Amino acid sequence: MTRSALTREQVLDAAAALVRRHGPDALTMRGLAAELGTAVTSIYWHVGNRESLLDALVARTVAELGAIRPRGATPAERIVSVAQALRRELRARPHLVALVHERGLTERMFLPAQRVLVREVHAAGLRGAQAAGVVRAVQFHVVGHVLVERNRERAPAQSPGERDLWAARTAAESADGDPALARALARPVDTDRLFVRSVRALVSGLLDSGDGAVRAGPYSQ
Amino acid sequence: MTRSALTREQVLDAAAALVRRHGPDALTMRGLAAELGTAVTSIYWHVGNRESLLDALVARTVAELGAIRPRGATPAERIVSVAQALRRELRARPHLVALVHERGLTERMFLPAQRVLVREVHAAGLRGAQAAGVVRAVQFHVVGHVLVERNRERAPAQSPGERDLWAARTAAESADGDPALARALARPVDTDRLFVRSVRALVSGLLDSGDGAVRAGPYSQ
DNA sequence: ACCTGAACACCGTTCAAGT
DNA sequence: ACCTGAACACCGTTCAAGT
Repeated sequence: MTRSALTREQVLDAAAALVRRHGPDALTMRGLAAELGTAVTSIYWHVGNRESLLDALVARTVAELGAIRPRGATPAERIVSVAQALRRELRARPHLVALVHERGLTERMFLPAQRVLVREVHAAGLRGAQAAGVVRAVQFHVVGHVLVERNRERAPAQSPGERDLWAARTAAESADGDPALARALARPVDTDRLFVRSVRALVSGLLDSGDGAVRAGPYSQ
Repeated sequence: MTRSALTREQVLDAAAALVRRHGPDALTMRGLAAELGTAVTSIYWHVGNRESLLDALVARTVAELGAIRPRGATPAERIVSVAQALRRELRARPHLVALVHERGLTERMFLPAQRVLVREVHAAGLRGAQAAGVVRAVQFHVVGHVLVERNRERAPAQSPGERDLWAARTAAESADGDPALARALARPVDTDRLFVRSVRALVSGLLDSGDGAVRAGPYSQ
């Protein structure tokens, strides 16, 4: 199947396919060479080394995160819809996004969405540094949520996990005399619902007062 | 310096010291053996293999995350203070916490704080499933924020980064005719301030309406 | 300009053998 | 019960040599 000269694109394609299917650990230079039917050293000629190969894959993934269109009637709704769209995109490429995370470029990947958010925050009547603060708060919240979700999905069976902890006999005390709460915390998290709820609460809190409605106490910086 | 029989604790201590100083990658079985003045294979007898060694270190770290005392006058303030304390603890052990993250146990580490939060949410007048939702939203937000921060700290010089993007000549258009916003987004993020602000906004949004004040539009699940 | 095999310096892990 | 050296099967990378 080695019809002509090997190209950099072919190397990247094969590497991306390997990562997509079996994760980054499955990407070994020797395995990749075998897949391509060439000597290991040919790959080095085309992509330098393993690190820059991964760099290239990450760059591709960041570029793929494309246009995001807001939906909804009010600015708040539209901001929430942007957050949801971004979460969906990130979750559609688990392994490659994990690579992006590892290299600390998740934030970079979010940059195009910032522009969209700016427009909506303006529409909500905020401007300047205050508007920038809202954009960043939303950005951190969405990226953070996605990171937490990945974290949970990767987590093995946890002992004791929330389930055991809140279902235990001592749960009544822990739950501060609120069995319904203990039951709720013993159930697995519905991350879809939680995401929508918390984004709505955050956006609402940010747009209502600009600075958050909790009074600054003696411990506020 | 090899005075008596090697113990499991000694192995764990040496491994933890290595990770603390130079990160998890610096922890090789051969290097650890050299540090301890024993044969590589002795380590295997005591801790099984590298994976379970890391498991043990992670378990230690999770256990170390100790008691968190809320401070402040109102429940909202006290919830914010818990969030700040947790963030501080996590950021004090970057390498070990990174290991905890990699193994997907960040959430597990947060469990003790859940109990504290429950009490405060109760004090704020919420109960049952609604209170549980607030606890989880705060938890996700804090953990997410810390993950994003780690992500940013690991990130190399980004090109184009926020700086370049928003300081560019085209920023006027991107910023939707708001140069003050463009300047604000070109500045580096003050994560301390951002954290306090967003936690306050989130808590305020959650406690005010329980469900977030943004009206459910046609796209809400 | 592109590809190659051989070699180097690492890994984690296993095993049979010691005391 | 605890420790050992030798060996195995992997790595990523370099280098001198080919065409």
